[in-house]
Amino acid sequence: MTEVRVRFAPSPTGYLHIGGARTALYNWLWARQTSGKLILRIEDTDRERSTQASVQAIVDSMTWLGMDWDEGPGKDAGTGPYFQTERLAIYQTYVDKLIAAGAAYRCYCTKEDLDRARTEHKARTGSEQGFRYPGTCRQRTDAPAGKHVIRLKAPATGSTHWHDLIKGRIEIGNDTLQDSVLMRSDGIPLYNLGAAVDDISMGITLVARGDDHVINTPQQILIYQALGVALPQFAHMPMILAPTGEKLSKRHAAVSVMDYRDQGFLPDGVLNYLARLGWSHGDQEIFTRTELVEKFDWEHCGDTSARYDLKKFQHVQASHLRMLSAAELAKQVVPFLDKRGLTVAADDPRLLTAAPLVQPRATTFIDAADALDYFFREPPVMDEKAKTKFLTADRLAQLGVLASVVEGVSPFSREPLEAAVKSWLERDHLELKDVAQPARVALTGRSASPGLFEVMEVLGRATTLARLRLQA
RNA sequence: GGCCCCGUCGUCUAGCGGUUAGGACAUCGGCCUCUCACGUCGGUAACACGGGUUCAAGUCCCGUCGGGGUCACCA
Repeated sequence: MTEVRVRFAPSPTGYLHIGGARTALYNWLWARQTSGKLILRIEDTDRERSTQASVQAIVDSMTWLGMDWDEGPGKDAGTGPYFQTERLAIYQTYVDKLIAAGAAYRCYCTKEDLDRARTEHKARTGSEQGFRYPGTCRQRTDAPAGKHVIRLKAPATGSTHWHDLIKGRIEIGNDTLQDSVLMRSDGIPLYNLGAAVDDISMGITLVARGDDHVINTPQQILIYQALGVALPQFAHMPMILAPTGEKLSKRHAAVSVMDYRDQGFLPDGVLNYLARLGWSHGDQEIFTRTELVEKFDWEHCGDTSARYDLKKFQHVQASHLRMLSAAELAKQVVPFLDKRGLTVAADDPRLLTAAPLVQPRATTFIDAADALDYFFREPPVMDEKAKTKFLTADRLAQLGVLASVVEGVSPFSREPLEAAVKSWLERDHLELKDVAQPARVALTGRSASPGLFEVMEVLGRATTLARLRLQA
């Protein structure tokens, strides 16, 4: 069996968004499951729009998500370079082969020639749509010096088909093809040439990409055939749509991978959500990274486009947050605490004790940091509404009593604290719910928090007493 | 408009000729309870429509409608 070689080939024209991340993910999962190779290739032939910052954003996003590549920027394994603009000589040799094979030709038509033909087409049909290059240079056999592009000599009859791993058999009539430009006059390849040549020269065995590329596949197959090389497998995955059903774009909130990092999402949560958006494994919803690698398959990739749903995303994310150990959560939440001006060590015992408390109450690290805030801020930020509602004059005296009740409890931990408070309540014919809210507000500054005794335990005796007495 | 892809609860999906059409998110209600969560129990909710094929169709075929993609010296 030959080694699986898949690739992720983004164009560096912006940040990595979740659609691209999913394409990368499926390729990465397949490479890891099969012990194959993932090649990261930067398709930067659009010099107008490609930027170094975008390359960095892609690399950073992939790295943050933990999707490592075996060959690509920073990892040359002999099939590089991995930036298309550094592979120009390679494209030229392939173009020569294509011309020699009669599958491509030089076209000397100018921009003006084409504009004229396009205008005529529009006048005749009433639309710019459906315009096709008239084939002016198709038959010329000379090769004069001068500005020219390279065009594909597309067959006019027959059809091109392939078996798509996701969509099944796809057949497209060659009469719908046109002699599209393969290489610009400046020697820079266009998408179809660059992709096909690189996939060939990099030994790609499976091309998995978004299904907006279905229409490009026949032209690439034609190139493979003209060159006499074996076809790779193809898998075209449906696109991710906005909640409204339209194409997901930068206009939609939070589609950049880096945004999720900044919002305190877990890479594994992002991967899980993205994996399930278009792929399934029976009824299972939550997958660890390892499970994803083990269970992913092309067979269960759906062929319907999926809508992005933040609510579900958050649920998956929260599930992963809860899977973290206290030490892991502590370590990862520290930078987010720092952003709030709270300097806490990852191994601070209070943090370690508090972590499991906030875990079921948070979706992201930002949430967790917020839920942890009052444990480390002195005095805690007081919610005025909560204060007005619960710290009423008739309740304040109870706070003082509560303070004296817990003062001597030892050890100062949840069970003994609860026992002491419960026996006091029983003695004075009070109910916990009568004193809990005022105490909670005094201790945390908020009307919602983890259990009172857990909070006291984390705060410790001195802080607990101080905060209760400050209000009493 | 041509070509290509697609159509199961609001959303993500299971289903691969015979199911009370299952799960998850969301939503609604109950339980738990010191608040908020978590958890848990239960409810509402789907096979786009019309023809076929078949003893039997969400599953196969055709059409209609609907959605998306694509028609560049972008990728």
